Amino acid sequence: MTASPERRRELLDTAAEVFAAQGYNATTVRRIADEAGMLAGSLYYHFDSKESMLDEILSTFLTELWDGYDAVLAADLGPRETIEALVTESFREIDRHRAAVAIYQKEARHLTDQPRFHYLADSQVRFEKAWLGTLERGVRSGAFRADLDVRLTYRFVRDTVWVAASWYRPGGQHSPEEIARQYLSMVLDGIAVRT
Amino acid sequence: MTASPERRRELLDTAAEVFAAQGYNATTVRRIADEAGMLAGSLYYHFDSKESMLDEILSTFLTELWDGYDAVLAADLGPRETIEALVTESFREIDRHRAAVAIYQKEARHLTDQPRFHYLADSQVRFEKAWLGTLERGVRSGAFRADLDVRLTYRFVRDTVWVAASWYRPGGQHSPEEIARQYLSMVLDGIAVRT
DNA sequence: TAACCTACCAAACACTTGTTAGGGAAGAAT
DNA sequence: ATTCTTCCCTAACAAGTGTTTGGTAGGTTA
Repeated sequence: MTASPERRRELLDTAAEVFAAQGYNATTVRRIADEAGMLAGSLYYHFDSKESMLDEILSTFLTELWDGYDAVLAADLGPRETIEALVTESFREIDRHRAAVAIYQKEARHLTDQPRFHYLADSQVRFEKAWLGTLERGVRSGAFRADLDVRLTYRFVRDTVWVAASWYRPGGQHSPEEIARQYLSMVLDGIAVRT
Repeated sequence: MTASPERRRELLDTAAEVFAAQGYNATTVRRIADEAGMLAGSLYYHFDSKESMLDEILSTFLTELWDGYDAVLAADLGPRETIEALVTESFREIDRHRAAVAIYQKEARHLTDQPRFHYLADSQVRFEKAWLGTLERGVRSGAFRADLDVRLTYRFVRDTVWVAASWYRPGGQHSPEEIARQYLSMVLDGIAVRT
């Protein structure tokens, strides 16, 4: 009745991989077990439901994410430097938790209805507070343009960062830091040549 | 055995709405029928499978999308003007086919395996050719920065545009054209104040 | 009036789904 | 040597899935 934490982590990793590739609902518990080299029922020695696997995948990811974000926010940097740090940290998280991020993006919206996953909505609120607040601070300080809809800018920056999880593959030719640098350069300065 | 085209379109619209909200696999055929005010079996008078509904939703969307894109590309504008026109056209498509776009984004990746949906992969290739080609043309002509990874830029621009479908709601306070203008301003010139 | 067509319902089908219960093999602990 | 613990298997269950078949109310046509 007691399962080893390492085995749990292993199984969660393969589960996350399949969830990310096929979608949560499209993934059968038999497929996960197959990928892990065991039978469907055996998974229930380690977890008490398919949903709790998803829960554990998402919650551990969000926990680690907020560890990083809180560290950045606690540093009390200027608006532009905060955005830079948040973006860089985000790409590092994508590098570490690619599957979890992909799952989060695909499933978060319709999971927030369920009470069990209400922490997803909480996280989203904190998320908006951090990013939107920093952007507004930047507009006031003159670091960011004032002629743009800040809310639109927020969604723009947020989405551009996290969608990268859909194509990013760890071990590719660009490191997370390199991608972050290029993304920041595009978001901050634009892709057009200055005239 | 013969169904009216208007009724088909009506049912496809409600189906698309549910698919977009819950995900294709998580959506039961009974839920769609319920939303349409009829019983599950009755859907099979109009369509021969759940999959063919998805197929028809996606293919009609892509057809209309490429009608718009081809018109833009045929105009033979400069690189920057082409990007501007493509982005604007994209937001108009999101306005018209919000549900279809959302479905496309969530399900396209793992649908391309099935032969039936192979046209999704074809479309993606054409898509990349149009956008990436325009960006490269812009770099050569000096309109776009040469110090950025063009491929990364492509994914950046592509994603930033289409992810908007996940939060965009028709009839909101911003028209598609207004959103396109702000997005283009951000992508082209950046959100930072020029020093 | 009779035949027909459209658009749906009622009821079931075969199958897949997540999940459970009991058991057993292999090693560790006593 | 025996008990215990860990980890998995076998085999099944109940619920839900997409789909089919036969029927029928109501309007249209002949």
